[in-house]
Amino acid sequence: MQLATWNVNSLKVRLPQVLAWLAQNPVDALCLQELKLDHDKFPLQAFKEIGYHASWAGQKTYNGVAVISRAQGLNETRNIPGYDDPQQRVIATTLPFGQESIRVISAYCPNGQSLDSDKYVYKLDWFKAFAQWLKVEKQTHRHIAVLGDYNVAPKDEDVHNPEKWVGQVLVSDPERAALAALVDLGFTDAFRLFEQPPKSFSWWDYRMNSFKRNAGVRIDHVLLSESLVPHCQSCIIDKGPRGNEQPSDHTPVIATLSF
DNA sequence: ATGGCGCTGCATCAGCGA
Repeated sequence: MQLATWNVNSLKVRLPQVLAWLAQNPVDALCLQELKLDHDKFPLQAFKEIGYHASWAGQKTYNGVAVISRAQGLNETRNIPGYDDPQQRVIATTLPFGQESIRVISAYCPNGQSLDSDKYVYKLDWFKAFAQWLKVEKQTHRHIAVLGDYNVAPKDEDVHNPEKWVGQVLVSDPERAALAALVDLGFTDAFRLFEQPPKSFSWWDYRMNSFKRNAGVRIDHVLLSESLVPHCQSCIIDKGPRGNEQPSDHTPVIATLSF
């Protein structure tokens, strides 16, 4: 089974690229973030035509998440239950995993803007609520994969130029602690299960030729419950789509699991 | 130190992203 995540920065603009990518990479589930689409504008038909189902949570202009899947999902959950938030940042669905099932969650964690911003306070608060909910999810689901844009680079090795990022969002100690708190619930960063090329990133700024210079950060992650770790065969970043014409600023991360 | 790029919308610029 293959699971992938991709922040597409507008599904309306990126739909042809997503469809083309799925044709080349027929993964079992693709988690999308930043749809930037009103819920009713989701292009379900386009995915149906290529043999996929979808669960999504959309809103006008900002945010929005989806799980595109080969199988029909069950027990869909939108956003963090009990956490009152108009921003659509979470969609969860349960998919078949061999004879068992797997809870697949697509998450778009807040950016935070800057360390002195209200949005930074919201980011840390959101992570706390997300962790509380994941703790509950872990009690009801054995296999859980949480894929998405976490907007946190876990370590300095995940940042092209750590010195320049000091004091900025994505790398601050409280953000890294918030991500670590999720991991400590019993998850593993699938990417780091394997030897990886140095300077592996999943996001590059549109400006300053960042992609050409590989001046990126690794903020898109696949977290696997410990039950899934022995099943994980690989986890790779597909840099291809970042080189497309009119690309998203993020590129897909793909994990392969065996039953 | 600033802006740079791209997307959105009661738009012709501002808010936001990371």
